[in-house]
Parts: sequence; structure tokens; C-alpha cells
Amino acid sequence: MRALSIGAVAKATGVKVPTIRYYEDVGLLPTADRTTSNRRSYDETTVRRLRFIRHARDLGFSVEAIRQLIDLSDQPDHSCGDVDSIARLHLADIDEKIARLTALRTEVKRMVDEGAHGRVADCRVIEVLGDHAA
Amino acid sequence: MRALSIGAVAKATGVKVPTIRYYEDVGLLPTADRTTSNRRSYDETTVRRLRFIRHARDLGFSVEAIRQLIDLSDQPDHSCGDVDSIARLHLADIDEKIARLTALRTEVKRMVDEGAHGRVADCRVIEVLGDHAA
DNA sequence: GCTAAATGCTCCAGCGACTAGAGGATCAAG
DNA sequence: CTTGATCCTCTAGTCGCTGGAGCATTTAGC
Repeated sequence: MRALSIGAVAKATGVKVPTIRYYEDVGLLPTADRTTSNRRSYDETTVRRLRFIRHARDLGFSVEAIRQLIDLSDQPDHSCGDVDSIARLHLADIDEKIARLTALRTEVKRMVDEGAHGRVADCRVIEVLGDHAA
Repeated sequence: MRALSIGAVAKATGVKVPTIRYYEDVGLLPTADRTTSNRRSYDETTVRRLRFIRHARDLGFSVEAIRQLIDLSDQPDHSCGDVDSIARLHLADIDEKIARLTALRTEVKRMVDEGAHGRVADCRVIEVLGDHAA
């Protein structure tokens, strides 16, 4: 496994250099190995983890939720009860997010379709997502 | 339509009172009507809009993206080209989010299922979401 | 080998999106 | 008619980054 500089990791993941350092600060990434001249040195594992963090953040998961998901992944031998309850919690959250996104998708799609025919009628994006509250 | 206090709206939507005022400040909500004693007065329209905002934020949309979606909904007679290009942009984003969430769902579901059988094997949440980058 | 641009380091300040608290007015129940 | 809840404005703090200053190290071209 070859060593990667922080810049190379940034390029590979789309996560900015200062953000990578920040994730280390707050414990989302383990303390990085250093070269003799004190530069951070990474491998592919970090690249994968960073991509995960980026996508999860983009999907609206909090840093704390991501920390939990990473822990689940990191510790396959973790107590089964823990894994199960945490995973179930996130599963419910994920299902809700998918349902809302799908509803929103339908409405935005409808607007695009109607736009194509030159008529933009009653846009109901707000009703659609709003009703999913309750 | 009966008038609602800011507290009633907060209770109805799950959005905190200061956050409602903040959304007014940054223009996500129109300037609220006031009672004679200068208190904000709302109706059901605001409740629906706030629920929309809450869900959209929860799904990782920025305030700016939400502002655009609201504008689409508010102005059905908006120039067709604008609506179309903005809506298409968000549609692509929504599709990506759904794809990633579905992938994540599959993995977390698998963990829950395996947990049920008492064996928590290799957890691959990170690989799964990470691979969807590229 | 030597210099200049690129990249890295730390630390600190700022921004987006809230969130909480002080200090004071108003409302609503007993 | 008082007392507790809710409202107001304003300011300050938090979380999750993001960018810059000032300095060290690395690397590419000569």
C-alpha cells in the first residue's frame, strides 16, 4: 500500500484539505501517521472512509450519526445488541429520507415534464413534502 | 383561517421558535403579519411551508436550494425556461441522493438481518457508500 | 546543486444555519 | 390583579466547515 499525501487524498475524494484535517480533529478520522517531516500520510482506507463521510454528510446525516455508522463498520465483533439497535434506528431514518425524497422527486419531475409541454401549472412541491410530516 | 401564534406554529411543525424567526430573517418565510401588540401571526400556509423547509433541510438541501424550490412552487407562472433548468438540476441531485440512500439502506438492512441471526459479519457500509463516489 | 513554485504545517478568523440567554413587554389563568 | 407562560429584540455561542497568514518542506526545472 503506497502512502498518500493529504493533497492526494483530497483530490481522490473531493474533500478539501482543511476539511480532512478538521475530520481528524473531531475524531471522524483516526490520528494520521506522519512522515519524518511531520506531514500526514494516508492509505486507501482513508480514501474510502472519506468518501463515505462526504456522501453521508451530503445526505443530511450528522457527524454523530456518521461516527456511529463508522463504528458499526469498524467493529464487526461489536456486541450484537448494540449493532442491532443502532442499525435499526438508522434504518428507520434512512427509510423516511427515501420516502420523502421519492415524494419530492415525483413532484419536481412533474414540473419538469409539464415545463417541457410549455405549461407550468400548480406546483405542489411544498404540499407534497409538507404532508409527509404529521 | 384562524391566526396562529409563533409558539403554536412551532408546536405544529417541530421547528423551534427562534428558528422560525431566523427563517423570516433570511427570507425563507415572508415577513410575518403582526398583532396590535407586535406579535407574529400565522396561518396554515406557514405551517405547510415550514414543514417543507424542515424536511428539505433534513434531507441535506441548502437554504439556497430550498429557496429555489419554494420559488418554483410560489410562482407557477414563472418563465418556463427558468423553472425547467432549476427543476432539472434539483431532480438530478434528488436522484443521486435516492441512489446513495438506497445503497446505504441495503447495507444497514443486511447488518440488522445478520444481527438477528446472532452473527454480525463484515460490515460494509463504508465500502458501499464510498464506491458510489467516482 | 540550487532556486522557485507547490504543498504541507499550525493557528486563527469567518461563514452558514441555527440555538440559547438576557432583559423587557404582553397575555391568559386562577 | 397577580403570576407564569409566551412573546419581543438583540447579542453571543455552537457546529461544521472554509479560507488566510506565516512559516517549513518538497519537488521540478535549470
